[in-house]
Amino acid sequence: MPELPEVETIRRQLNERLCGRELISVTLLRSGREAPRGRRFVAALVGKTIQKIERRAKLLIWRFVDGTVLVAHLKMTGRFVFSNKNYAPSRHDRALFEFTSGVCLVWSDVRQFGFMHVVKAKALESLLAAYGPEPLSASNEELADRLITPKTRRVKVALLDQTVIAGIGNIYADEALHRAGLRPTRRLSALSRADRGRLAQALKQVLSESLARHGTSAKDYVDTRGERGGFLDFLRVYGRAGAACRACVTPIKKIVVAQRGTHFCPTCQT
DNA sequence: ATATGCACCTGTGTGC
DNA sequence: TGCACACAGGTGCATA
Repeated sequence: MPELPEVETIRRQLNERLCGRELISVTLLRSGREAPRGRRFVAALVGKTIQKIERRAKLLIWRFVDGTVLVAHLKMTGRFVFSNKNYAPSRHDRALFEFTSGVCLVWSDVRQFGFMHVVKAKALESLLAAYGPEPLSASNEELADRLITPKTRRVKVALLDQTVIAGIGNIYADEALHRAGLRPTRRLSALSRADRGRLAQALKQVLSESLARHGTSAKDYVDTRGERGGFLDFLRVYGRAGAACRACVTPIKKIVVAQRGTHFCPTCQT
């Protein structure tokens, strides 16, 4: 579910509450396809102290003081929500993490696509190696230059490819393309230098505006306090099929690109 | 090398 | 009301 602004919101909140806290216990509740494997997972973590939580693309990287690294991906429906010691687990919870000072964190995941893995330095390195630049750190030029090849690729497909630029998902791909005035089906070869520049700029803007509002809750997403993100009301195309474009009143159209629902304004985007 | 399509899961909303 | 089907913030792999 979460894309860069949502994952970054969660990272900040985890970091704030978990830094310097020792993990006292881990309770595994449900085993999905990539569930942490039982006792080894628990033994690798219990008694360790959190140093910091980082984010790369949509991955959350938990670094412990002793060098242990835990990597998490929430995929479509994963959540990290703080609770208290009396919390009664519910159906879709996958693990409970109890820290010092009574801080408890619930990992839940309705569709069970997500994962949490303890990884060695080498494995982490290769996991991170393929990702493209972070859009909020990279320059416009660097981002624009990623959107040149392969020439026949549709621009939306390129935006969703994490090796091209990291952290963009279905919502922000559509939103950035609307802001840049580009149809999602345009081939990269049909983008001018100016088009790519506008798109890079649009990406940075939409991601940072959403981050400032703690992300978008289109459906399930909540932050670690269980609160929804506030950016939904500011979306211009995503989830607005049939509604009037906020810029020109043309009804927003929905098509399928790369098996993903894709929203655009037939007038503003060419 | 790139594109397509499906698979992984569960829940919800729509239309007949 | 019931049922079948499409669709959902993501990605990885098998096949074309």
